Amino acid sequence: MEQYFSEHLLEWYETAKRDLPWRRHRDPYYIWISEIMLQQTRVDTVIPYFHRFIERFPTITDLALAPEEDVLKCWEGLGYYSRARNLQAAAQQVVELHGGQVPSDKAAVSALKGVGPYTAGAILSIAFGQPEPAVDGNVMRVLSRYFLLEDDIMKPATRVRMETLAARLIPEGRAADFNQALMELGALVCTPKSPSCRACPVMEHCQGRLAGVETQLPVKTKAKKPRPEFRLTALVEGTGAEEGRVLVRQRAATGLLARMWELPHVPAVEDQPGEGGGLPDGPAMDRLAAALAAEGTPARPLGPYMEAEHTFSHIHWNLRVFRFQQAEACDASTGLMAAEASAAYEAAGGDNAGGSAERAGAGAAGTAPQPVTRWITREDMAELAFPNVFLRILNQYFDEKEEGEL
DNA sequence: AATACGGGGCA
DNA sequence: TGCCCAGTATT
Repeated sequence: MEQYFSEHLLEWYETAKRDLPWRRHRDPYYIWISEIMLQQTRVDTVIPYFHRFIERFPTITDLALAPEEDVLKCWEGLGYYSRARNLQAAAQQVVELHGGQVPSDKAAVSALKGVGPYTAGAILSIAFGQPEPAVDGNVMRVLSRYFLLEDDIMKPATRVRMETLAARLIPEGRAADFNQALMELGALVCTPKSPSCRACPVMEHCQGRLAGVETQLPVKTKAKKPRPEFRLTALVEGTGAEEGRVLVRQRAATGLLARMWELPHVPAVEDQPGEGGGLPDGPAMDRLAAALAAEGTPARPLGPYMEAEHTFSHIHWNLRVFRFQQAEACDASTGLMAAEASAAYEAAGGDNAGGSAERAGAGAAGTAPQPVTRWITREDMAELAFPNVFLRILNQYFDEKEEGEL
């Protein structure tokens, strides 16, 4: 039954395999880049990023020497941005330790940043033909159905067991094709919702199918729902020297969306997770104005602009966006000087969660650290990496501004 | 073992 | 609109 599986799967792969950019060469660098991009990400999404990435960073050395912001910009919109940071750190490892060549040694490959058990197996087998298993979600789904395995695939121990099984199934000298065939079957035929069993090369001996339980496999504990977060967001239009520009800030070096750029935003409410974003516009804008002043950019509220939502795996953001106009040091709407507004905001328990400082502020001791900020035009967006939600807001704003709708 | 970490596709 | 998908690092 096992030999049948491997032979028929390989035969099917010969004719069914997709023509993918990283399958056109055997370049270990291309295989590596593609495998990192494919973590948690669909093939169709990855393809344009892959082309852009290898055009911008043709060799490992190019990647190692590039400014980090360039790498992040190239990854913009792809998500899980630590992958990009780890990838560049790993490229530097490869240059320093392995002369710029992807190592073919298992321990060395596994030691690269961002390379875990799956990616190590994929690189070793696909790029170097070594008989290592490469067990991802597709593979676990296929194996759990074919062998009717009811272990919870969310448990790490299950992946280890699947690796043992997958390793045994690799035909002599065929690791590269076999591992890709396994994943290709999961992606094209043995799909999560309604598998195309009639098109499956190994249907005859599929234990899950024979038992009529294929759609109930693999067994998998459900993920928790993302917790909602309500945030007030400021779209501050520059005046005077900054006329025609919008204020953006850079996020902290670690954590969510590390080092990416965003519009300033603060929690709508503190310590009331169930309360939602029900704060009336007036108080909401006052709160935002105080936060902006505290960050060194006093501004006058113009009114509500739009709402936006963004879902991460663990957080659901509800953003209420307000327009502001850059003010002088004395905030006309509150009558407070910037420093007083700042103090008032701090006293009220304000924070700039996620936007905290990358460098200490230039102010006197006791001043809260200031985030790095910039006044940008639409053209400046080409060099700064933004999460999708802010890309949407900024593009809509600049579009409407251009059309004279604002 | 549990949690942090994006974004897209589908019914 | 709501649910599904799922590798690596960190703790």
